[in-house]
Amino acid sequence: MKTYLSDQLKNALSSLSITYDGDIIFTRTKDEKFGHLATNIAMILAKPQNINPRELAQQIVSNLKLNPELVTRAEIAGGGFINFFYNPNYLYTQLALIQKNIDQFGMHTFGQSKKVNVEFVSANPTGPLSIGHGRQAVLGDVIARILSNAGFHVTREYYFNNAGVQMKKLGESVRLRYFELLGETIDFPEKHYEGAYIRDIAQSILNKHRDSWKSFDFVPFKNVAEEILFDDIKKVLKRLNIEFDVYFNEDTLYKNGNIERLITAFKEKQLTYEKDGALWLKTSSFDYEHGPKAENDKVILKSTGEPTYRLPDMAYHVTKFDRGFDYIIDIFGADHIAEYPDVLAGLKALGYETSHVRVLIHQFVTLLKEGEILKMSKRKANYVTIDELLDTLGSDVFRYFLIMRGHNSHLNFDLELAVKETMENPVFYIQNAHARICSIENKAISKGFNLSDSANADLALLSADDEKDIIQKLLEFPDLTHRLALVLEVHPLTTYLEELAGLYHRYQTAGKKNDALRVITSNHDLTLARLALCQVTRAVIAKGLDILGVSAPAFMTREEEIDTP
RNA sequence: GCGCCCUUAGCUCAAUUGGAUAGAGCAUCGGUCUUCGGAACCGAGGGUUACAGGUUCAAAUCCUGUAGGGCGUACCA
Repeated sequence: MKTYLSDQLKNALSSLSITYDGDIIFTRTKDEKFGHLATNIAMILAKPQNINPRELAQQIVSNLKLNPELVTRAEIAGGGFINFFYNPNYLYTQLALIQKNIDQFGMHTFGQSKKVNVEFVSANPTGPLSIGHGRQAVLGDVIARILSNAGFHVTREYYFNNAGVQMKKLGESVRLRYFELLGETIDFPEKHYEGAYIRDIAQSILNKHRDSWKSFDFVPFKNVAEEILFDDIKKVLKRLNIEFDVYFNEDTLYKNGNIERLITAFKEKQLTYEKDGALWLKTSSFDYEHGPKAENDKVILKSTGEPTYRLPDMAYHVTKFDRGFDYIIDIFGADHIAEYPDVLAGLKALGYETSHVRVLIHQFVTLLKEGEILKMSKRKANYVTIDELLDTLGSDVFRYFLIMRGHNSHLNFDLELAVKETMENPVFYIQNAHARICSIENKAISKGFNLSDSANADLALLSADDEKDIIQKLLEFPDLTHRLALVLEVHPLTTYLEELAGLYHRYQTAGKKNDALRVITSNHDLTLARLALCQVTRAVIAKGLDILGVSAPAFMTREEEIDTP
């Protein structure tokens, strides 16, 4: 429809001998009295043409040739909007098309099977995943689903480092707790890992090996801890319904010589210098394509000879480039905001193409408990694990709560509210709409209807306002999923589903008060048409929830009511 | 100090990326109702979009400044 109107408008403009190369923008209208689609083209062109926008709109409209089968009229409103009114039949023919191709509806092929790498979570195995990682995990997974839905071939990747300073501290922390459990008094240093899980790991080592590890250094302790913690992380991810295709260990970058080669490349291009015993990268002179320009040069090799984090990160991205991905998406928490511009600028300075890299930064999650902000620290013991949250909320609610806000906004996660809202909760609201439709379909079957007969229903019988509202909302779905894949956002889909579910709830509730509006009526043809609408609505809700990784159950099992007698 | 992000109804957030009267949920108040699944629906109140300027037909959205908050600003990752 948009391309049709766009073509007609351009014809009208050329017959006015106005040239306009840009895209003509259409917006859905907020109110039916403004028609179905509106364009601002007259307002945009008024100035260059030096004409009053309403007058220009009038000229355009009178030169417009519209097929009344599609659009019944074009009207000028406001400061020069041109509003288009669909022929009501247009809704029905579109609905029929959706019905026929319901499996493909909302899916796209513009990804053309291009390879996309999505890196997310990437937490080192130094402890359980925090809720911040949880946000990133769900965000990354849904982005991957959105891209798959758009026809891309997606690789989910998790990058980790089990060798650095932090892992050494982890091993050392376990070792110290081990000695403590053996009855020795220990001096637990600052900035080591204080979480209770460290003691648990030490205890399991003690149970298995008694005091025979007393002479060992941190390494075997670290290895045991890493294995246990990584297992936990994978278990939690599995509970969240997230599976990675690749776990990339930073260690391989050293073993394969990628890091050495990178250093050599920088030196050959004379992009480094030595100062204070360290190797510095001339970042202040680099061209920054992503993020703000660095003011200072950055160290890439410490005076101890160890690389800083930027160097392996750059080497890691080189492997992503080498593996031939068409697009590379990095998802980081806000604490990495300063890192990626340096990494990408460094690679660009070496001649790598970096324009196909997209970096998504998500803001932190603030966890509220009894109105108090829980300061999360991985080294301290005071955090709430995802496991605990999943126990009380379940994966559907947890996932939904973490993606219902834009990733660039701070997210408040109120524990009490999240639990309380299991009673009045947008997830259940949407799921319930799906379940209600399932129920109504079963009812129809039990009354002798054959659901497949609705394929031949006369959809023009869907003339109630509530029904037309639903059809219009359904028509928006492909545009939405298309846009999400371009802008890499997830939360507009939650908004859409809440709106669609809301329209449906209103529709079905209206049927309770007015028998004529019930889906299953004594009018056989009308019933089939309404069943068709229900089936498409149910399918779209299920598709939307599937992209969010949230289930679409046919029955809602209600939690134990906590009513007082 | 500098950089990035954020500030919208009492609370949590939307707003098709510059469009028409800024919308939902929760909370508050009032209604529907012995259900094709009430985890539902309808209605009311609640706003100087933090503040001050600017850009233009049009600003919550873009620019400048101010205030407040988050994250960085390491030879931690």
